[in-house]
Amino acid sequence: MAIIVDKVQKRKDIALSCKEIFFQNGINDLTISQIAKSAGVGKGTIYEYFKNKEDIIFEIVNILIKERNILIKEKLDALSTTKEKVKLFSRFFYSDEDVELRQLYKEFISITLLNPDSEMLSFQTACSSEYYLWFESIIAEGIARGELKENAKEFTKGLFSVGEGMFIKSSVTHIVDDLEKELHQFYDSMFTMLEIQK
Amino acid sequence: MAIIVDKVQKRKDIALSCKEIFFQNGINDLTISQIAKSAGVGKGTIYEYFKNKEDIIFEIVNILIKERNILIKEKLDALSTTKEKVKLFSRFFYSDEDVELRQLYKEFISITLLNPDSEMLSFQTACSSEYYLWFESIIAEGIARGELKENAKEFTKGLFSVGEGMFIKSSVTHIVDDLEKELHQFYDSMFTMLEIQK
Amino acid sequence: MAIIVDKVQKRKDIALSCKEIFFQNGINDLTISQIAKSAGVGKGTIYEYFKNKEDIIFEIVNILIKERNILIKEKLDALSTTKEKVKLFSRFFYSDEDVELRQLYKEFISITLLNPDSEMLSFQTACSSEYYLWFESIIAEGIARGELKENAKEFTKGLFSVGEGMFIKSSVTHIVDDLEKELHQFYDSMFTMLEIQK
Amino acid sequence: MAIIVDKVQKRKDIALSCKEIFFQNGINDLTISQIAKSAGVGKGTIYEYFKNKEDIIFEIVNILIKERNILIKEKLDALSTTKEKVKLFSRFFYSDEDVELRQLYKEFISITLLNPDSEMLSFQTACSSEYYLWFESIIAEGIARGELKENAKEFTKGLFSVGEGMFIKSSVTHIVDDLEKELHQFYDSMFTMLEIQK
DNA sequence: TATGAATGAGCATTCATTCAT
DNA sequence: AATGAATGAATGCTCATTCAT
Repeated sequence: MAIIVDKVQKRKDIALSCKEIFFQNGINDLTISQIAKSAGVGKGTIYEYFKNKEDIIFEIVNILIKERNILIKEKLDALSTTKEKVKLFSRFFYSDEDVELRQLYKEFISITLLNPDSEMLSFQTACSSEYYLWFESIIAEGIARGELKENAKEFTKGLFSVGEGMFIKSSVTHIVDDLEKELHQFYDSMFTMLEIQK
Repeated sequence: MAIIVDKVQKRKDIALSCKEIFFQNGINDLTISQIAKSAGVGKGTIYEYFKNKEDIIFEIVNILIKERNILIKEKLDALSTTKEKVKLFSRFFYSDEDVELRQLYKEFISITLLNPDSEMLSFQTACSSEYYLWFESIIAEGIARGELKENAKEFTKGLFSVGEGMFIKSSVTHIVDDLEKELHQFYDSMFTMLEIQK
Repeated sequence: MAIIVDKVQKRKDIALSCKEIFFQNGINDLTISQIAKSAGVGKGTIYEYFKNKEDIIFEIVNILIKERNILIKEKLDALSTTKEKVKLFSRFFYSDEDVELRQLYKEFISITLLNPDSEMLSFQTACSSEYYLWFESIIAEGIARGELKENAKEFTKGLFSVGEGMFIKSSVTHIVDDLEKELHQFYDSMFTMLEIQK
Repeated sequence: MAIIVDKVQKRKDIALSCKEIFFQNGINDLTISQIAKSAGVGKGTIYEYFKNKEDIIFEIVNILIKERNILIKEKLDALSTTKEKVKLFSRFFYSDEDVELRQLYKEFISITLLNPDSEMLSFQTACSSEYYLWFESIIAEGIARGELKENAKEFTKGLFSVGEGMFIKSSVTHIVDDLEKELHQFYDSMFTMLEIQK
């Protein structure tokens, strides 16, 4: 009988094999030829495992995000206050360790803003939703634990979005110079108002 | 001297002549040939007045923004409360009347995220700064008039950025469904905390 | 021996299994993958029974032609005059019931014109010869029965080819508008000259 | 001012420059790169003068046909009888001097049978119509001059198409072995019946 | 000052066929 | 006998910018 291949695993193998050039060249300059070469397979083989170029990118990003999510989860568990947890979320936008993934995120946003096709939107929604649900539960938990006032819930989406907003502004203008400082300052001020003083 | 004035005027003429196709086709599908044709000049002539394609786009966007700013200023003056003024700013992200300019804004962000060259950043900074300074003074004035608490100042950049963040999220994911509602809700909650109750 | 019979039968089974997609997609868009899928076998298995893709098409067309020939033969026997019999042959080029086979015929001609390799020519010759021999005997019989003049024999190949010629012209130009009418008119005029008046 | 180029002439120049490779490689294997190279211009320049690859082919074929038509017209004028004139038309299908154009004609038919898009049909119609009108007037003239019987008119389309039909049959099968002989024989038999005996 | 002819790099994708198992 | 994973060649078209006139 024929060779049986773990399609799922091979997808990952191919995707991971080009992680480096993906980071180096960015999404737009990544060619199928490069991917095939770095994966050590023929170009045709790529299309046995991926529907198209976009599909490969989705797979890579998916893997990277999942890797990162595990780390985040560990770190979140290690933190005790809601403020620290919220701040941890915003670290992605400025920390040195996320510089590569952040660059991809920019390209992703860029592509989606230009071509908001449904697959792209769905993929981005899937990625973001997981984050947002975590974020929501952190705020809810903060209230439940008597750490935050009841109305903190009303600020959930705003607290979640403000990082994104400042990130974009800092990426496309000089208005936000020191993103890290600005974010900390904002969250500090917010939590001063939202935390129940003991 | 007269010649210089003509140059400035002709820049505007050329830029304005293609405003329509600019809105219709978007930035990426706007070709120099189209611009030349709609302006009634040769392709070479375009390069007598503009350094490159980007330069033309800057000119068009500049004109459009200035047009819009005049309108905004009028509307701001007609409003009495700080909350209303702040909300007016965020209207850009969802109002029907700004749909075309908003589309361009998306494309602009998209381009800048990919190619954050200094000219692009400077231009975007120039555009945003003016807005931000207005925004800053509105908050400051709100405090001065005893409408807002002193610490409202600490939220200026956050209040300014949250619209951007939700806008991006609503553009690239399905997480923010009803942008208008979400924004109003956030600002209402914020101002409940920031306004001095009488 | 039994195995050989199985091979022949399996060829037919595979060929017939994709008759539908063959009609739907045409020759060029029919892929080996589709054939294998619709036949419920692996791609490699196809090559156990067929030399190559062309071979599969030959098999399908062969089956379809044989099916059609039986029908034609029945209809021919039911007709009494030579003119009617000749006209029946040309029905293929315009009748609604042959629309699918006609489409394949076009594709077949198209392929053969581009790649007149010997196998293709032989196959087409085999298909056409049977028809032509019928046609020839019909004319001969018409003469023998005193229905047609002796010299009618000289027009055999012409009468046989004119349908093909008009069909091609109607397929690649707008010159022949109403193929059915033109053919009838031509045959009527011809038979007026060839029939022995009583 | 700018350089003024005779666009019409340059189209012809480019088209003619690749006449040779056109004959050698056939339509399908003719690449834009080859055309550009043989014309001594950049690939982009090709698209200043032609809408697409098909457009180039149309131009080449157009030129070749016009060249040939002039020759045909001269030869027609030199012939005295209608039979000779009609036979001259069919020479295209077998004569040695038309071997290259005939090859193109095959490819053209092949392409059009597969993709009968309107532009292709229109082009082919334009080419064929001119021929057909000539053919029609030759028959009409033959009748007017008392050379042919009145009813010869009814055979015009048939006489025109039979050459095409036999040509296709000889191209895709072995049924018509000696196309030249068969055609002559058919036309001889036809004219025996259509000519007014003196 | 105005023109417009010329340029050329760059890239995803399909699918018949093979052959190791 | 049956399979299905792997392969890789091959190509049209766009458009910002330049520069000779």
